[in-house]
Amino acid sequence: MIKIETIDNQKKLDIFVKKLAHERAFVFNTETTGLDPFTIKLLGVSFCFEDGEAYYLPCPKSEILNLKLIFENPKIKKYGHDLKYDFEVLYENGIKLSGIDFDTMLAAYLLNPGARNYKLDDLVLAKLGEKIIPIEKLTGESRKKISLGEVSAEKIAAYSGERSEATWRLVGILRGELRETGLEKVFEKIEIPLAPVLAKMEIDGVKIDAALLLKYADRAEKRLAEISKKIFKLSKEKFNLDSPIQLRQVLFEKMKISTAGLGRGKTGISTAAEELLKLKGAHPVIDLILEYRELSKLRSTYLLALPKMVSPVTGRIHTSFNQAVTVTGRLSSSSPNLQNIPVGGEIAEVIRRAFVAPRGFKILAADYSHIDLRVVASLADDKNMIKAFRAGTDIHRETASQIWGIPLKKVTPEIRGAAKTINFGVTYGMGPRALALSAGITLEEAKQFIAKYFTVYDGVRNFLEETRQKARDQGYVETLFGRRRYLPEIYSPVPQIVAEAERMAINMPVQGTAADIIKIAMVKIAAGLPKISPSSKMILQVHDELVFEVAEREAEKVAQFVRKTMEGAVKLKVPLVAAVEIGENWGEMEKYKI
DNA sequence: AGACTCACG
DNA sequence: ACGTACGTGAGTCTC
Repeated sequence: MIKIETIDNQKKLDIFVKKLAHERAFVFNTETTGLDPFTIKLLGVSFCFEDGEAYYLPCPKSEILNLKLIFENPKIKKYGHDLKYDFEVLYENGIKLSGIDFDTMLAAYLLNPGARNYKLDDLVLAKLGEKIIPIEKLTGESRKKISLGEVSAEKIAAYSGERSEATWRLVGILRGELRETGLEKVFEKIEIPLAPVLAKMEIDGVKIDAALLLKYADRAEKRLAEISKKIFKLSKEKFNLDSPIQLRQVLFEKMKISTAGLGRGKTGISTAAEELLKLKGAHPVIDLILEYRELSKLRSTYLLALPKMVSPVTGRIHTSFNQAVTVTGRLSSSSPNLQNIPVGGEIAEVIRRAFVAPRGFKILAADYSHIDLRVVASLADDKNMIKAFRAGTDIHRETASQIWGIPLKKVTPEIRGAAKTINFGVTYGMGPRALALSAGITLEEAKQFIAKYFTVYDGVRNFLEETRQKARDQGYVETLFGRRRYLPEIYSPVPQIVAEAERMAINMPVQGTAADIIKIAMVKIAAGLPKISPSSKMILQVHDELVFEVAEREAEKVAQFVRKTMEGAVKLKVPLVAAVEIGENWGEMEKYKI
């Protein structure tokens, strides 16, 4: 049993503040009435800086401000579990957390990014062999769950104090494991400094023109009704167009449209767009269905959903940038996902136009050009591919020219297209079959093409083979900076599983190194941006792109700074190139020329 | 809860 | 004989 002291009077608080100010490091853990940092209330904070002992400070009012100087002192190290969340809670309570030094969730993620689940309870059980009080013990089970706000301070103190104390002991264990696995650098140089950067992006959010989206939702609705009518006329039956099962029945059983050459899923013939495209021309209903699908998707996922996500408190959209989800080291975004906003269509453009800058500001977007392929060239140390990138022209044309041994001028769009597909496919471990399918060539042609590709880019071929071998030898692969992905499936007796694992083995160092690079750039930009333009904000990250809301008068300065910082984030064997665009919104942007 | 489909890099 | 590119999150239907 650990000792938990509740700080429930001024005298105790004075003593505690003095004591805490003299610690070199402590764990803290905020308790709140919910999960959304903008609507929840802070209930209390627990602390631990010694094995077996914890403190709980109930602070419904402003007691927390007594600790402001300590929380904001970068010299006093802060430990915790998912500190991005605590950062946001404190920020909403007037405290700018500084000195983040260890996050047990991020450590557990780096140690095994395939785990999917990094709940403190599970971590404590796995690493300490102890069971801690589950939240349900306080709030009850799913249906009749109550908020922590309705739970007594005594119970929360026991619950929270125990968590802080367990976190404290986890820090020692996880720090050792990070050191043993060489993950210390990625942890200290990338993930830990990134956490408060992401927190700030989530807090700031993005401005949306909700009225514009809803106007188009209405138009989409009307168009969908028209399309449905036409489809039902052709099928001579009304049915739910959103149901793949009903659609399959109508198309293939009632209307007897040929299913030859169509792929199937677990439940029957697939009606995915990819399959329906094969039926284009077979029946006029196909085009209508494709149009219905596209419009319906955009309406429900973006036009209707985004306006619902506007915070009543800030009037903006606050996504979550998840730092411990993907197996490759990328971020993910949810509630809403702002990393899959449509691009390149009529309605897609409308949706992007709804991501607006406030008065006096502009949207600035900067994206890395071909970062994945540049990473391949660098990791593989491939002389020809490096040469192609140093030439600084169109990489796919360079590739086509090198592979077919023809001058750049003679590269046709078709040849360039095939080169583009394979350049792209290399980062996924693509085989001849997939190449043939996506480049629209025969299997034989694809095989020849790949053979030629690897003759010219023999460094790439060696890199791919070495990466597979490494996965087999070590059971894991890693990025340039040492981020790991374990691949136990590489030892499967089933050849198909092994092949899948090999493709993952090839993709992870590429995708992961690119993720490392943009994360490093984000940390550097976040550190430097306030000096360049205090009112400008980094608001989104979309894997190879960063989006900012910048003060109009400082847009040029920011453009220069962002581009330089992204391009200089790390030193590869090829130059990194970032292109900047500026506009009133995310849909209408113009290239920023140096 | 799982399947299907589809939006992004 | 077949299926074949990596990584995500969300809306909808179905059970």
